[in-house]
Amino acid sequence: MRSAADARSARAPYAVGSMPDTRTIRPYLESLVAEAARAAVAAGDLPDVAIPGAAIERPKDPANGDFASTLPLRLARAAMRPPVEIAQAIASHVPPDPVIEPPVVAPPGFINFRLSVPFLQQQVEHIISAGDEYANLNLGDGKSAQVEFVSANPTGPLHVGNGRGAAIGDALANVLEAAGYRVEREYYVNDAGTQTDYFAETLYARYQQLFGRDVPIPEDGYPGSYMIELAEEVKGRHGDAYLRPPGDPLPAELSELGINLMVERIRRTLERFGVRYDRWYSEKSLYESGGAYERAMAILREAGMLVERDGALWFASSELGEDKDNVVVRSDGRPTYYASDIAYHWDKFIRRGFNLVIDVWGADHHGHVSRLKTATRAVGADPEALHILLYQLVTLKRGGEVVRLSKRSGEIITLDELIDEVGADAARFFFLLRSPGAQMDFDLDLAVRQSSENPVYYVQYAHARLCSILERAREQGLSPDGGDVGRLVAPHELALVREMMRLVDVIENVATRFEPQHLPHYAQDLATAFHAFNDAFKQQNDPGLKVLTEDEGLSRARLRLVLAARVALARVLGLMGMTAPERM
RNA sequence: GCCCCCGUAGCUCAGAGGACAGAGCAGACGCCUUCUAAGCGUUUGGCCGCAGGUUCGAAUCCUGCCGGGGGCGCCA
Repeated sequence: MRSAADARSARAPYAVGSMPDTRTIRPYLESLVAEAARAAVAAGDLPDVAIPGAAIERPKDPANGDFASTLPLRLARAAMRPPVEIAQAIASHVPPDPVIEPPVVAPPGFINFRLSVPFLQQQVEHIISAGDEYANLNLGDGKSAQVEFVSANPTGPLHVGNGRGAAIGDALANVLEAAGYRVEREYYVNDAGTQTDYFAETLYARYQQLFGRDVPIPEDGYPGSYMIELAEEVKGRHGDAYLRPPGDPLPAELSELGINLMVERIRRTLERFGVRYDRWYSEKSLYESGGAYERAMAILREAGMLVERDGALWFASSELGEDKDNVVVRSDGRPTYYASDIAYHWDKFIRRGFNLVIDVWGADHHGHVSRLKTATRAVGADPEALHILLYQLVTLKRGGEVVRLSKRSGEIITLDELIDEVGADAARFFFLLRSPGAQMDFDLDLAVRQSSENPVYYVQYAHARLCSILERAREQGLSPDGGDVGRLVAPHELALVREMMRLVDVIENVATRFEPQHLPHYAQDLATAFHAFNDAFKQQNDPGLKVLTEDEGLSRARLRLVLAARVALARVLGLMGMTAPERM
């Protein structure tokens, strides 16, 4: 049935059926402006020029409204008219709309929009009804995404730097899920290769030492004391079952057992950190008969990209623009980790068909980025779908001094020790706070300080206070149910609504630019908006001006706002992988 | 030599080609008989490393330099 609604949809698709909401307000305004521009052209108020995207931005200064279009500035040259005139022409063709107040033209050529109070009030209901799914978007459109992160060699415990990768990777996975992707979290277990051999040899040496043999640990081995613990664990469980005559090579099963024990420790650490993987992918499994390694190498061989030189097999990557070729099979016949990675990414893209793959790596691996992208292309995948997110080093500080080694063990500080000392929530927050590309100092003293200096508590405290208001209302027999959001008109109330709406922008930004640092910054802004709202009543020194007032209707309305704020704050805490405490 | 990241307030750092460059902390001054003061308000503080370029418009993009960090293996 063709109707007026269809005619309207041609003008503003988001107006069909219902009002726009927090998620759709931006595209709604875009179409509003674009249509007004076309109307201005039709009316002869503007020269007939191509109308690019309406470019809806958020002004930095709230005095300029909630949204602004810079379209007039962009049209100025083609239209050969001053931007302000263009802005006026377009603004005059924006029809009255319940969602916004009449647009305001500001020099040098902005069209500023302020959301109407009824629209803002309605977002409180929108957020409450969306609940845990508030600010979910459909950017991913059901496409699959894989986030592979940490993937530290299982030859030792996770250290603090791995924690940064864990916080970044997990938050990114959470946000991609919120943005409408089907997300898999994966840990790539390097259970094959040279380092694994050194690890096994060290374990065997430690194991033999427990039986009184005077065996040195290998030169390239792992001197850490955890290797002794691991050997003790093996001895405790299996006695001398892995002992061989002196001088004999170590039993192959010991290597596998040791790796498994180490992976199990890593898994427990990450679980403490709040990270759960969908899959632990074994590097060794790439080399099964007919597996990814054979398949990927066959593709390269058929393409003539494998050449033999100096007894080794090389991937002719220089023909694809790399500065040099790279070895994939050593002269002793063992594949390099580069070969593993080629096979692994063939598996990600071709066999498993992920639409988007994100590898989170420490910055010390950056030299490998270009090579891997080239190889990915060579095995038939789209390198544009591969995003390698590099994060820089973490320096621990205590009292302004750099902390290099653990007091407890005299070794590298582990992620477990960090969690023991500051807790998983604080660690995750601080890891996310800095952009991945920036080297960061992690201040151990600050992270545990329960004061205004510590942003972790600031944000969680806001959530606890929201809960405590709702709890107090419950005690008074007051429920948010039936509250009329139309009663919310005070500046601090509407400012809080505006801040809650911004979560949509944050999720879109993080999901498209892979910049998780926006989450903790936004969390702080939202907490500030709530604290300002909450304390505004105190400032006015009027006992009637509280969330819970003598006016029951107003109290209920404010309780709905509090409920919505709790939803939004819990959501952003959840995206960061943090808990949302109900009291502190 | 080549490659990557960083350089923004005293400190730690945000900043999506747009309006007067922001936050937290530190400094100064205020606010608790009140739903958590782990809070709020006011305020001081800037050659956005330097020099060019692109653009109507640059902290943001490009080029070159300077400074800090990291990488450049038949290790991962």
